[in-house]
Amino acid sequence: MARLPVYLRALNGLAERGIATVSSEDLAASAGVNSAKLRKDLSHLGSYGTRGVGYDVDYLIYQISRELGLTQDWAVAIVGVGNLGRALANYGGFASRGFRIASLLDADPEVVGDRIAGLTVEHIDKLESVIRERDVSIVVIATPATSAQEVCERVTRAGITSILNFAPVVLTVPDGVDVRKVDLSIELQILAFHEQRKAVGAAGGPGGSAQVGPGIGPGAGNEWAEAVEA
Amino acid sequence: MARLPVYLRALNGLAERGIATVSSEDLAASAGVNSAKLRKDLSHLGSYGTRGVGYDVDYLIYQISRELGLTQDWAVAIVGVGNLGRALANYGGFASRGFRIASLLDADPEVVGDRIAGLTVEHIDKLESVIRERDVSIVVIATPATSAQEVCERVTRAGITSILNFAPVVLTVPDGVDVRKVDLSIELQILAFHEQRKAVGAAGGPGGSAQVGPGIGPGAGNEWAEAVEA
DNA sequence: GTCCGTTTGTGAAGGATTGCACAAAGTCAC
DNA sequence: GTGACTTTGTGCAATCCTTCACAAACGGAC
Repeated sequence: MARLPVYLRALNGLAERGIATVSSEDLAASAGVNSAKLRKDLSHLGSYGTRGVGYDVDYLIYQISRELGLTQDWAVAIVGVGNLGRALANYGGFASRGFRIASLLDADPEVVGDRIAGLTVEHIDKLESVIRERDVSIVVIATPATSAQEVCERVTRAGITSILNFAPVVLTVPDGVDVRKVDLSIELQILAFHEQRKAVGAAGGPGGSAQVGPGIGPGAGNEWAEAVEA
Repeated sequence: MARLPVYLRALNGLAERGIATVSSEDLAASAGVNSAKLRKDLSHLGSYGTRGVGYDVDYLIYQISRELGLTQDWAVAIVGVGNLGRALANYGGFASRGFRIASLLDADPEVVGDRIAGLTVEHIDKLESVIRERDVSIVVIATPATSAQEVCERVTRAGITSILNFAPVVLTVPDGVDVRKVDLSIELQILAFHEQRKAVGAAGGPGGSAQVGPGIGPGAGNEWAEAVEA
């Protein structure tokens, strides 16, 4: 389920505040979902709750982490050390979830050799050897659009089957390779869409400033979160 | 519809290559969706296609842009000029879609006064006056988690009803305020989940390296894209 | 041990989304 | 103008997801 990471963050927040057990109702509120949905999601992992009491926070964190594969160490390589690559390299939330940045790579000789987040930027020529020798299993592409497909082909040939793509292109990959894309402008576009709706609704509509249109989402708090430390 | 921005990007790609008309089949392939779904989505905006021919690329771009409210100019303020704030400020894809960055704000005196992407970083004290005087309608929060809620409250009091949140917290907002959150680590967690599944599948499962589990998504290309220029 | 309040886990209903399949509508060649 | 071919727009069935509602299970008080 794509909601497990959201639950995991909510749980981590509770754990930091020293809360030992939590009911589905409270956890659902923290995560911004319906409590029945949360219970059904969690029941797919097994029966880790205690009726009459709730869920043990630490135990549930462990179980979800295990389900998501976060109990093991994942070596990640970031290709493209522009502004975004730097932001990702400095992001503290990766290491705490088992993601270890094994390498930063770039094609620009101006950037190669820079030290960022404790790592020295390496030349893209070393891409294949880095993947092989450091057991990299996930590659983050933060290059310009023009280079993304080429990088993609090189890493898939090197055996990578998981790619996180920030470049504004649709990557073509062989079967069995999993690509996820992150777009920063699409979120803004969706906000603009709602903002426009509020405007026309206020002008002639029936209700005034409604939250969001039906079918779009349950309103504020229905989407992922977590970010790069500024 | 949350898929319109995806179609829009696919269309822009076609327009750049000089393609004047496109069939639902081809456009659906570019966007990574089913062609019937695409036609149904587009039919909700009106009948802009020509049977036997397809859709006029430029006209469809205009219609979708209008529907999304991208034909007007949106003034955006970015609060928090760390690595991510900088990456967003330098992102070229905003301006081309009608998003104009009206201000960069930060609390750190070290950063205030820096020139980034043609703008001078302003002090957070000016938040309210900037919103008022420059007609800002969307605020991007790229601050550390600890400051996000405070910034959120200030901007909502200043009349903002659309917030894009990159900080790793769930923001509490009044009714009528629309918040979207972007998480960079959740995408990695989902990749790790699939990667782990492939591993256990190869060990004892029936199929080998299946694309993704059922119910998660149709595979590569099912999620947003577009990014910060590296 | 028994009773009572609380909370989980899940069957069932309801609603939304998806994809097939096809009629209606258009272009193009001649 | 006519016929063949292409493509849109949409009714319909199937599927997925969500939410309600409630029985089973647990802890705690006495």
